[in-house]
Amino acid sequence: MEKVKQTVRTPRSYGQFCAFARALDVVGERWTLLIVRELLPGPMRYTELKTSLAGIATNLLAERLRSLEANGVVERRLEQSGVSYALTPWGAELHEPMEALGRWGAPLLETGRGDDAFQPRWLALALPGLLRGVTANPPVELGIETNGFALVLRIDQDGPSAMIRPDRQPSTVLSAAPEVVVGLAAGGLTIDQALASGEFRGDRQVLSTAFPAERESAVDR
Amino acid sequence: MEKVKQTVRTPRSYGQFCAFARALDVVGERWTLLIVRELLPGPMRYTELKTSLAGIATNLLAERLRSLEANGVVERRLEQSGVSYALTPWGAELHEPMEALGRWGAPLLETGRGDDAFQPRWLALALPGLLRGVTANPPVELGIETNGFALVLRIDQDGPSAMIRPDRQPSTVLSAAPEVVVGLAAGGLTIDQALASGEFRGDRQVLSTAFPAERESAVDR
DNA sequence: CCGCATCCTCATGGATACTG
DNA sequence: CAGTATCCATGAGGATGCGG
Repeated sequence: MEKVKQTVRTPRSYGQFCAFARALDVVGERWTLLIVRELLPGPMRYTELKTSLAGIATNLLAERLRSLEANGVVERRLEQSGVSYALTPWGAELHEPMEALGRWGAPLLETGRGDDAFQPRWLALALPGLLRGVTANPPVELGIETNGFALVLRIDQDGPSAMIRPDRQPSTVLSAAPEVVVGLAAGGLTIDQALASGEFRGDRQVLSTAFPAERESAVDR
Repeated sequence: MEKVKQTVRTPRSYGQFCAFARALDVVGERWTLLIVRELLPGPMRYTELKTSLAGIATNLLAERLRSLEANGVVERRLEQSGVSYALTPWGAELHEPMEALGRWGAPLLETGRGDDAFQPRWLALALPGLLRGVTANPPVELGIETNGFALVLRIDQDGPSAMIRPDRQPSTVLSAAPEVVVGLAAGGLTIDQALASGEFRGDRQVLSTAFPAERESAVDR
């Protein structure tokens, strides 16, 4: 029999006339914002999402994507190579609140990595968030390489931003373990400590420009 | 038998080495951020929270408060008048990401209020969020009165902020229905339309200063 | 393989009653 | 007033199936 369960589940609403509560109605369910975080650097395939978000059930991923699409946050694209999911312009604007929440959560990284999963892709949200307030003129570009994955951190007079799959590789590349990269950005390590640890290599001069110690700290808790 | 169910439920963690994911581990569960929103303007009693968050189950409220306290977001205070809950300094810093998410969700208010609940207290988060970017020099103070509840919106050169239970009432008070107040702030209504509707009274001159039409719109979707 | 849909089990949320 | 205790409904997690 051709029964097609459309599964148009209507998510539980808070029923409040409040922009914040209505935002949570759209993106407040479990896994939803993590899917958006994955898509922030660029479109992804279903299976890429599934493997990057270790632990999400396949039916949940499908349902969240459907819900996000229905609400105009995510766009489902049929390309020659297959299906890909991308953020709509409105969905991409989640970047700001998410970066802010990541900054708020930075102290929670102090307990270390433990057995937690890590995807270098997540740095695209975390690094600009943690370095908010840092500016550079002339602009600085620094390659970051972790777990065999490369992204470029750019700092100009408007602040930091991250790019994945850049046109050209910057001349200076920092190669280090996730804890070191994140610790650096969060201020848990100074450039000198990191250099002394021998855990990464890079051009000290450029790094010192990019990561000044005297920025206002959002993580001094 | 004296069995005391401590109910130290350890909430499901995403298990990711990512500040954003860890933040969601702390405040990502259902109702949690709405509790924080309630506490942003100031401490509240258990029953106040319960009635303001219409629809939350009492056991859930108790459990969320316990979890927030255990994570250092909320502080439980025993005062002479009873128990009150307040945000810790770290918890209060959620103000920024929450305001940003509220701004993102502003377009969702366009569908109108419908049967949704409304608490004037929520304006303390919404109004500064929606008016982000508006400055005034010299500072402007405007009373807002809705549903028999008053707060003061202050705009100075640093931007807008809201106060509840202010020391003194400003000379100009805007008294209107929730939809009108929110619509005004979101840019859905102009001062002229609002005045023409006869739904509120106020000093047009001051209002025009406080709500300039030519600000950058975050709600043009 | 990729992109899901179904099924099953158990954890979490929601409603209500009750208690110090 | 400030919660606990209980019970039922719903959503999450995991395995598997299945058409393209």
